[in-house]
Amino acid sequence: MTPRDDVIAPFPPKSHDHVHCIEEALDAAEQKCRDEGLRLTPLRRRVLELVWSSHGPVGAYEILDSLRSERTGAAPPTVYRALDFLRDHDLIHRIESLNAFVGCGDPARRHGGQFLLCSQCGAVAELDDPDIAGTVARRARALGFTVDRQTIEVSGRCGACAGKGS
Amino acid sequence: MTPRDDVIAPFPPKSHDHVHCIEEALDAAEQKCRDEGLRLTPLRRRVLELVWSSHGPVGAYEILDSLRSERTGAAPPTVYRALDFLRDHDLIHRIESLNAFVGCGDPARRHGGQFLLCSQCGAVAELDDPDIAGTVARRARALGFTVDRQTIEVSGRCGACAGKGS
DNA sequence: CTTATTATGATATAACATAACAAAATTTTT
DNA sequence: AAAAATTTTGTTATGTTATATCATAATAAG
Repeated sequence: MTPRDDVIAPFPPKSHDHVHCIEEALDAAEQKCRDEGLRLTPLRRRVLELVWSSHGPVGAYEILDSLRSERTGAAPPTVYRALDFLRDHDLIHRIESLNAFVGCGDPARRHGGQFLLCSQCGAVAELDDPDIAGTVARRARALGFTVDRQTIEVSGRCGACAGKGS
Repeated sequence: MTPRDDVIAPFPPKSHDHVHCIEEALDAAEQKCRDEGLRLTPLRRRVLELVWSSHGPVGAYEILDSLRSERTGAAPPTVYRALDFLRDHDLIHRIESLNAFVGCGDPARRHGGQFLLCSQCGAVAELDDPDIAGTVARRARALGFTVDRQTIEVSGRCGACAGKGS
C-alpha cells in the first residue's frame, strides 16, 4: 500500500535512523521560522530537539530535567514558554489525554490532526485525514455547533506491537 | 428535525428543569447499579449529583470544595475514588482537554462517545455517532492499528451561543 | 459471628502548569 | 550609533490536578 498523504507521520519502522529523523524535523522547523520571520532561539530549538528525542509524547518535566542537566536555572516557565512558542507555530502538538507533547510531522502544513497512540511502545502516528475531520465537522454542524478545534486521540496498539501478542 | 439516537445528550434548552434533569440521571444510575450489583454509596451518589450540578464539565477540586462544606475530612482521594468508580461504570465521562468530568447522558448504553464543548456557555453535548467512530476505526485499522479507546472532543460554540454573535 | 472484601479517612507527596516581576537580549526608530 | 521599544529569558512563588500509602470502618460472604 502506497503511503497516503493524510498520514502526516506514520509509526516509525522498528529500526530507523532517529538521529536523521531529528535532523529533518529541526531543518523543517528552521526552514519554517526563516520563511515566517519567527525566532527559533537556541532554547526553543533545543526544546524542540528534546521533544523529538523519541517518536512518543514527552512530558514538560522530562524536558525540564534534561535542560537542567545542561544549563543552570531552567525552571518550569523556561520549558512551558518554549513549548507555547512551538505549539503556536505548529512545530509540536499537545496530546491532551497524556499531558504530553509530540513533534509535528509536517510543520509546513496547517492542520489539527488526529493521533494514534500505541499504549505498548509509546509511539505516536499523526494523521490529517479529511474523512475523519469532515465527518466530525459535518455532524457537529448538523447540530448547530460551530467547530473551532478538534481533539482526536485514539489509543490502542500499533501494528508492530499488536503483532507481538500481549 | 427529529432527534437522532446517536445524540446521547443534546445541549440543554436555555431554560429547562435542571432539578428534574439531575433526578433523572440519578435514577438511571441507581437503576444501573441495582441491575449490575454495584454499590452506589451515599458518597458516590453525592459526587455524581455534584457532577450533574450543571451540563458542563466539573473539576475534581470543585467537587471537593462542595463536599468539604457538607462533610468533614473530605480530601482529594475521597473525590477521585468516587470519580473512578463512576467512570469505571460509565456514569460519568472525563473530558481530557479540560481535565474535568461530565455526567453520562445514557449510562445504560456502553459507548465511548464524542463531545461537543461550548467554549462560551460551557455546556457539553454528548454523541455516540457510528459514522464518526466508524470512520476513525476504519482509518486506524487500515494502518494496522488496534483501537482500544477513542477520545474525541470538539470545542467551539453551541447553536445558542453562536447565534448571540461574539 | 468471624473472616474476607470493599469502601472511606487521613496524611503526604507527585505531576502538571501559570502568575508576576526583573534582567537581558534583540529589533526598531531616530 | 544611541535611545527606545519589543521580545525573550531568568527567577521566585504559587496554583491546579492527581496519586501513593497506610489506617479505620463498613459491608458482604462463609
